[in-house]
Amino acid sequence: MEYKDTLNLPVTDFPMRASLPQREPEILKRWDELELDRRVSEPQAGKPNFTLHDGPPYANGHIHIGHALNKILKDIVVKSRRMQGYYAPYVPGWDCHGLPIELKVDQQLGEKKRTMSKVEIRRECRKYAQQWIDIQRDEFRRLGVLGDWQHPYLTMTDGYEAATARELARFAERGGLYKGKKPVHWCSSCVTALAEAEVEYGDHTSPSIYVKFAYDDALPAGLEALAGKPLAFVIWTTTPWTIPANLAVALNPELPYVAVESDGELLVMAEGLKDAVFRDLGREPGPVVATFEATAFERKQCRHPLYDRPSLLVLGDYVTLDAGTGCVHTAPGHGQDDYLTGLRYGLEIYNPVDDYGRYLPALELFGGEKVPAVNPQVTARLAEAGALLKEGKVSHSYPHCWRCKKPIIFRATEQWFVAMEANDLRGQALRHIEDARWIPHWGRERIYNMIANRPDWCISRQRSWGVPISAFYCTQCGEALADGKVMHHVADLFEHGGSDLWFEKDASELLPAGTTCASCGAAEFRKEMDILDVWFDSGVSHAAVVEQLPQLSSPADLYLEGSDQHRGWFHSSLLAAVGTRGTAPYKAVLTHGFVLDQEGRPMSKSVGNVVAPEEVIKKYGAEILRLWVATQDYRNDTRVGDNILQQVSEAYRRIRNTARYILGNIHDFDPAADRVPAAELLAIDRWALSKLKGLADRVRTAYDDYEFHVLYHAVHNFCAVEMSAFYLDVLKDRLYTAPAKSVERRSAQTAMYLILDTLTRLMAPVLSFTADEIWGYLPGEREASVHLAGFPQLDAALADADLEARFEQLLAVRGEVSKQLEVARTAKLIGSGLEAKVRLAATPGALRDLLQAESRELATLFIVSQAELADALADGAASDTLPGLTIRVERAAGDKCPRCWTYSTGIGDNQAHPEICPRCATALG
RNA sequence: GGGCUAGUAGCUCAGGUGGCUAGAGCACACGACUGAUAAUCGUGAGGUCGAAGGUUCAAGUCCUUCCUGGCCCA
Repeated sequence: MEYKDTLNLPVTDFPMRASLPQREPEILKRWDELELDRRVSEPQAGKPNFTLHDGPPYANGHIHIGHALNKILKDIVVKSRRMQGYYAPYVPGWDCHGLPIELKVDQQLGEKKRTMSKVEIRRECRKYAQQWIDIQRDEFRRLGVLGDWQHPYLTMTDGYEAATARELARFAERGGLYKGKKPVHWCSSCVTALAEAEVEYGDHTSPSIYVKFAYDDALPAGLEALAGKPLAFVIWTTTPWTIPANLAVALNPELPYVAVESDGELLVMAEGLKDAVFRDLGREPGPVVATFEATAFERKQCRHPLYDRPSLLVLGDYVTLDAGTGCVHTAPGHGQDDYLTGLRYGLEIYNPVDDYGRYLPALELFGGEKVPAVNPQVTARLAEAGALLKEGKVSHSYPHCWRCKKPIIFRATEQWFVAMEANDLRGQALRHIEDARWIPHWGRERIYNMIANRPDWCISRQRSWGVPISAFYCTQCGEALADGKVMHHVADLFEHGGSDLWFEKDASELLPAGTTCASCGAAEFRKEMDILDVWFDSGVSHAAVVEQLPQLSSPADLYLEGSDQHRGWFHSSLLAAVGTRGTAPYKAVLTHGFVLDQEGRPMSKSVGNVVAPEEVIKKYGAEILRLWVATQDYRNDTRVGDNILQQVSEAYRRIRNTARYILGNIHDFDPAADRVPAAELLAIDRWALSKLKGLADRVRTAYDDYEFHVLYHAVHNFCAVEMSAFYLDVLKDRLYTAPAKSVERRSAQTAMYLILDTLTRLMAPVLSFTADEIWGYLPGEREASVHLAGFPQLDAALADADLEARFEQLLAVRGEVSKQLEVARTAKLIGSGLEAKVRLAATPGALRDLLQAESRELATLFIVSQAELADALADGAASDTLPGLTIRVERAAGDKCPRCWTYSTGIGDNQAHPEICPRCATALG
């Protein structure tokens, strides 16, 4: 036992158990004391700028695991760029306006809301958003994300709202803004538009009618067989009250249609629905006179059954064989598909229904009647006109108002739009998509198809919590005033007082003095009460934030969000920037997939498979969440669950223990004084540093390419395979038994010191807590935090391909020796490897030459007591992976040295130390 | 239904332009050590590369179809 005291065993206070849930808050506190957030945000002269612009999360509710993934990825990117020598400030943001917050506040206020003004309601919304911002900020910081948390950008601050209004003004002055119509869900009882979230679907009984639309045009070529008898297209609908707004009949371009003789007339319908329709009509179908493609009739006309106007035959993919006749009654003012079809065919977005659900007085036949109560009258008129084929009832799912529970209607109302064709917004946006870098590359395809096909951007919302659309209406003639200059004037006012001013002040106070109506010259106006789509708010962040803050560079180097943002923020940001600046707001766009549970299902409260970041932090620590992010190839969907987190924890422990072991062995090492020059290092130490150099290069490339999972595997493998299983294991003997200050030990320490210093820096962007913890234990002069340090600068000369090649061979031999040792162990010949002597023989060749050259090192490499080369071994085991190599394991010769535990025949040779081996005797001097 | 996308051992990932018995780590089993010890080391067993066709002397890798997922639309 006394010899143990003569060894240099590891000594460290660095704890083996991380206790992350307890330790992390302490580290965060230390970061606060160091003012890390401020120090990484401060401009640094001479460094190139790297701007990752934060997509603002919605200020509503606790963060979920998807937020954590996103913010951690951003943090890894920013930290790694910083360590690479960039000035990479991170300014987090929040999206504050919008319906979900307004609805929540609505619920909280309850009846009280009726007595409150818009301004008061908005104040409540603001409070609500602010409260969640504060909560989410704490939650994000708990993840170890560094940034300018004291000065985030919020879409509801005065300056931001002013910027939003200004961007809208820019659209207006360029002619990109126009007023049009679009159908929305409408509750005639509450007299309000409803968002999709406010619509409830429930069973409802509706009329079901089949109506003939008489064909009233020249027959297409080749279909002369249809001449002679009355020809009609048959539609089916459950909303007779929309018939007065009918402008078209839609057919599917892919389906075959038939004209069937029945009661002396020819009825057109989809071939696939013929039997079902006739069954429903209670008629026997006559002969099919013709079968044809719908395309033959595109843009031909039918006659409206009630009014003296045409109904156009059009094509639409959405026409299906699920129900009806395959000929779809189309009223562009009363349906989403109908609306899009109307736009495509240049039809009017016609809506004859007022806010209270009554037909406009001027509507022929039914003026002033209420919908849908008017249904029987419409049906009767259709019957009178001879157009009604059948009337029945049907029970189906129908939208209802969430508040008053009454059935709602779909109705076109006046809305503001950003035109996709004005100034060739669409074409320009598409060109800028080509120019940006998309990671992964298919992101380009995805957003390109969306922009190429999207309709004009409807930016109107009939709500309170948002930035107003700063347009006016002449009280005399009703003419809209959406003039760039006027709107800029309003934006300027918003700079001080925000957009609340819009709701507090009269139109006259908001308009520049002397504003008159361009149409009638009157000088009195009223305000537009629609607010902006929140996607417009966040879409202008490049203008409100990136261009404004001096520490950011525009366009941003990177946007990084989930793949759903191709339709969301990437999309709106692009349109907002291209539409006003003619340029994209980003140089590159990185997307990640969604977080699924362990089985690959989306997380949902109802399924009960939600993994909350808070829970993970409590159980494993935020560090494990960070490492989890780095284990996943985030370009695909990622999975999380206890099994996976358990595995990540194991990997973490391996990395942590490797660091701890090195710390324990360099406790008496002062890099300034004890460092051994590279040329004088032992071969295996040079090998370790050569491997380290390769690792550092690979890891830095992985950071550059945003391939964090590659880096994780590289680091973990390095720790487990190169270090723990080989290098550090082999090193033990030298570290423990050689004199503390010997060159042999200092050589190993030099390598280990450089290895841990390098590993710590390399892992800092991912394992931000642990890297900083290790940093505090590392000897030598260094920055107060690893997050103020840079990536390792390793001498290129450390790379030694020849040396690595030699060791690769030696390692292969070592693997074969291990197998034979295991055989001997099973046979109870040995227990510890040090009880063995290994005899090797190799046929003449490169391998034999290598073994001969390294013969003195073999026992050390194999961690056995003796290794001997022989010309041939009659009784050895032949290797099947290394041809010509034979191995024989025997008991080691001599006795076990009580100091180094190696077997030796020389024990007793030294008079001064008769119990120990010669090597140990020399070490003790 | 459309756009984009994924499917290699229980888990996380490697497998440029097709070419030796498909790799790594973890987990697992067995064993060793007790001077990294709620650690460490060794050995081993795990895969019809989502399925089926096809091209080719040769396919995880190319083509077609299908199945099962994900995101966004409809």
